[in-house]
Amino acid sequence: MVRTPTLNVATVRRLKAFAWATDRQIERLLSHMRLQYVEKRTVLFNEGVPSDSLYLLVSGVAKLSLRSPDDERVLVSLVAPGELFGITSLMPGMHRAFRSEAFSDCWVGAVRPEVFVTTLLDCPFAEFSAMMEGTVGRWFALLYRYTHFQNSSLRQKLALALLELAQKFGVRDARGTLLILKLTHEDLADLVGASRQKVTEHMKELERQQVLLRDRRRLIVHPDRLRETAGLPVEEK
Amino acid sequence: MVRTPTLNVATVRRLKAFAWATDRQIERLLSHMRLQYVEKRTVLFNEGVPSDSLYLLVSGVAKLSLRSPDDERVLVSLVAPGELFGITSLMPGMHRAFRSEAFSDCWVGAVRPEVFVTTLLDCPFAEFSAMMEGTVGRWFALLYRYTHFQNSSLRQKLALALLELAQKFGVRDARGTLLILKLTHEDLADLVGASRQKVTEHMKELERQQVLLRDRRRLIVHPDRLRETAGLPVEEK
DNA sequence: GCTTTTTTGTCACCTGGGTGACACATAGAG
DNA sequence: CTCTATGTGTCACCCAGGTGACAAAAAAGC
Repeated sequence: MVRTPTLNVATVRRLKAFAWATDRQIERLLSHMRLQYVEKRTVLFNEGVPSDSLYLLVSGVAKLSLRSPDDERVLVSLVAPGELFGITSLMPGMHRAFRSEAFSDCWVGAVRPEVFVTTLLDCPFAEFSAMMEGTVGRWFALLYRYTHFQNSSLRQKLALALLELAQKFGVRDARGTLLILKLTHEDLADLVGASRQKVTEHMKELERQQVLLRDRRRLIVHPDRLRETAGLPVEEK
Repeated sequence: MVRTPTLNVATVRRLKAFAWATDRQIERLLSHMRLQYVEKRTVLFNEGVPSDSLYLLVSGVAKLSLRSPDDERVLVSLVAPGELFGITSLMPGMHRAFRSEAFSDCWVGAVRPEVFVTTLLDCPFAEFSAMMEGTVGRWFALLYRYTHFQNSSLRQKLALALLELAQKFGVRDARGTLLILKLTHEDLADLVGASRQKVTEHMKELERQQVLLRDRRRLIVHPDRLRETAGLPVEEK
């Protein structure tokens, strides 16, 4: 038998995510929060699904994870009581980046992100959300790359890094996506945390496999094939 | 001779970070922005210093990097024109997590974060900032850990992961910081992306070196010694 | 308590990627 | 157009950490 925890203004105030909020803000937030009990090992959301709720972990421990190319699970983070998670919901149109499941039995509160923002900040959700995307979105892309580095081979890391570069610096071209940057193998090595020599070897190999080609010192990559060699789900998002 | 680029409402509007803003907001923002020319290889800010400006990369390529334990530079990210960077300035009291330097000659615009937020969102900076910390702060800690994983040995990764856990789940104890979680070596292995066996070996070793000890299935860690074995600057922040 | 399952500890062996060393190619600088 | 510096390609060799296998120890059921 499990007792429903009490969530009142005083208890919430002690969580550092809300220390600065007013009583009426917290009250309003609580009245919109759906509290649920989640049994150990239960999946709360999966990576890839639309991101429409923000969660507060009331008690227990939650777990964020990710499926790596070789189909292993990467444990990205453990969530402590009092923390907010499922934060992709604060950015427009984002999908979940990680799977979340209960690491131990948990009590979890769910709110709609619009309610969360408008209650605590009184500014339109759309604007806040766009702002988040423009500022923090970059960090997120980084976190995405780094978490995916875990358990990846150098070849896969390179593909992942080049994909990110293609998104940032790529322009369409008859032969693929042209990166408008002059990058040395040493730069790439620093980016993926490898030695220059091995990067040279793998780049050569990728070139032979037609995943990319070089025009002088500029790279032209083929994003679809990069995804493939990176071991990403084909055309996610 | 370098020509100063023109930054008007129309050009800024095309950057996706500002697509949604009104003309008067952009105008106001521009009037508060200091534009500067940064020559290739020049350092804009270093990791660890107080974070008091937000930057817009107008042209060129900027680079974010990090010094790893073995004193190598980790290239965390390349910043493309139109992107905002130096985003730690949006969270209260944060220090810069990365060094930023010009990867090529750049034009960079700097604004005070307060101006940025109040102009675009009209809500008090302090509240926005606290909100960021409560939501996105977690991601940031993760990014910190993952970037520091780069070029680290398994032992160092373990220390880093345990440090993060100590911050989240630790309680002071006569013998050190007690982690109120039951973690198996397998969990730790998933967290640092290593094999269970090697984690066992290193944990044993850390125990012998008095960096941590075990009471039943609970860990008691010594954060200072963990920082040391993780190769972090002693008591940063 | 006793049994079953889950963790931990420790091997021996293999492999991806680091290291150093050099020759060759390319690109700026003058 | 030549010289010098910087980037690329390829070795041979070494080591941290992965893998599989199995015994000992703890926990969890019953």
